Amino acid sequence: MAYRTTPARMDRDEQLRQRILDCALSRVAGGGFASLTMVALADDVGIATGSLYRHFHSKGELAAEVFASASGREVEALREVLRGDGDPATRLARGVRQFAARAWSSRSLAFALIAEPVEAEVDEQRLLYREAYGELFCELLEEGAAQGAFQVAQPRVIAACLVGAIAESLVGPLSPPAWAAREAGRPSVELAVVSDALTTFCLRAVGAKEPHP
Amino acid sequence: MAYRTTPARMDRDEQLRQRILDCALSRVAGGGFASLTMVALADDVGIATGSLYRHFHSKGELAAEVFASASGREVEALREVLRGDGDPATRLARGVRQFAARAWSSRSLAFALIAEPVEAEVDEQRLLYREAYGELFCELLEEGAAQGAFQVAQPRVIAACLVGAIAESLVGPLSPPAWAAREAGRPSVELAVVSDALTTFCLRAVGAKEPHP
DNA sequence: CAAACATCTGAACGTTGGTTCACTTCTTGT
DNA sequence: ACAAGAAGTGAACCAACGTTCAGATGTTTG
Repeated sequence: MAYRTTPARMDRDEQLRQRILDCALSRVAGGGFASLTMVALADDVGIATGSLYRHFHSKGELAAEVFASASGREVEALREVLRGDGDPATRLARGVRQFAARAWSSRSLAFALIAEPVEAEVDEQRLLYREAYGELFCELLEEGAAQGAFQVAQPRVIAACLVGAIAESLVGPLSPPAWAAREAGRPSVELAVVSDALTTFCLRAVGAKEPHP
Repeated sequence: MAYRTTPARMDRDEQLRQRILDCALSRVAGGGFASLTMVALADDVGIATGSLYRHFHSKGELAAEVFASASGREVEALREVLRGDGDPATRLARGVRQFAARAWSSRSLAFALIAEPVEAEVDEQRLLYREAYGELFCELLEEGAAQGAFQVAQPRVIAACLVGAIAESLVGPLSPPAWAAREAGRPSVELAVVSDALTTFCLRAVGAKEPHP
């Protein structure tokens, strides 16, 4: 016997795997999933393309994992707020505002996660995570409905509506063309405007008693 | 001189072009844009692949035209209703219901138009048509706001929210897996349920005075 | 019918980008 | 140090499709 997987080795493996994911995320955050190619990624990491396959079965798997980890963070942040303190309406308002703010602060990544056309394997993740957002809203809606803070007959459907409304209202302002316009000094909507309108929209839509801050 | 483009020829050209578009639409309606390949399409039409290029510069152009014509029909139908008779809230309700019903009645095509991952050139069209829907809603919102039927401060943003809510709430139930579930006899949401919930959602969201039928 | 020219054909080509694999370079345990 | 075997390399390979083009087939006019 002359070789065995030692702890040190497994550590380095784990670290490299993470480094690959980090580089991949950078790439996506910079130029969307379109710019995530195996050759370019390997180059970024400083390894050969073949080595990527020691850590991921295929590009699809890798891309899906990048998507999942980035989206997972968002779901977590949203969960934190929606399950936090305060009455349901306040929590909903906070959740929406936070989501918009986070998306705005890393618009390019947000656009890639929300709207960029991607290969099927990644798109599956998108559907999955949209469901996860929906699940969180659904929970809150049921709680709110039970205590009379909201009026919703079909929490699942309404939750999907919320997810759609939030995503769509942000896609426009986050899209590359819109951002280019902003940087060129042309007028365009600002975060506060979208965020306020969106929040009011969501609160009203679920039958919350009155506008919340 | 021994040949000139005669009216009969141009007619046949026009007809063939239309036949190509029809076949392409069938294909998309059946298996989404993923199943729209030049070879398969040429086969459907009964011509050679090369002949397709006598009518369309590229696949992207062809696909975009298919998308546009299908979406154009929907925009038209929506415009009809939103600009029709009745107070703004009633028209909004009708528009939403009609949109849902139409999508439901050709679910596969609707899914392809709303949510299927597609090549960039087609996705551009999607963005464009989403804007068109938004524009229609925006118009109605402004009219409604002016006469006090709605309470919307940012019609453009709210219009996007409506488009997103409608699309997203339908994507789930229209998606291939959901439909497979329905056909397998497993329980799933029905059109009436989604349509009602969605309509209520939209009316409340724009601050309409009270639920409309 | 025959010249002149458009249109059609479909196998071959090109491009893009993921994936492989024979070979080299490390690590580890004795 | 050295054997045993894992990990790394990167050019070649491959698959999938859109696109092309030289030759065959139609169509029109005199």
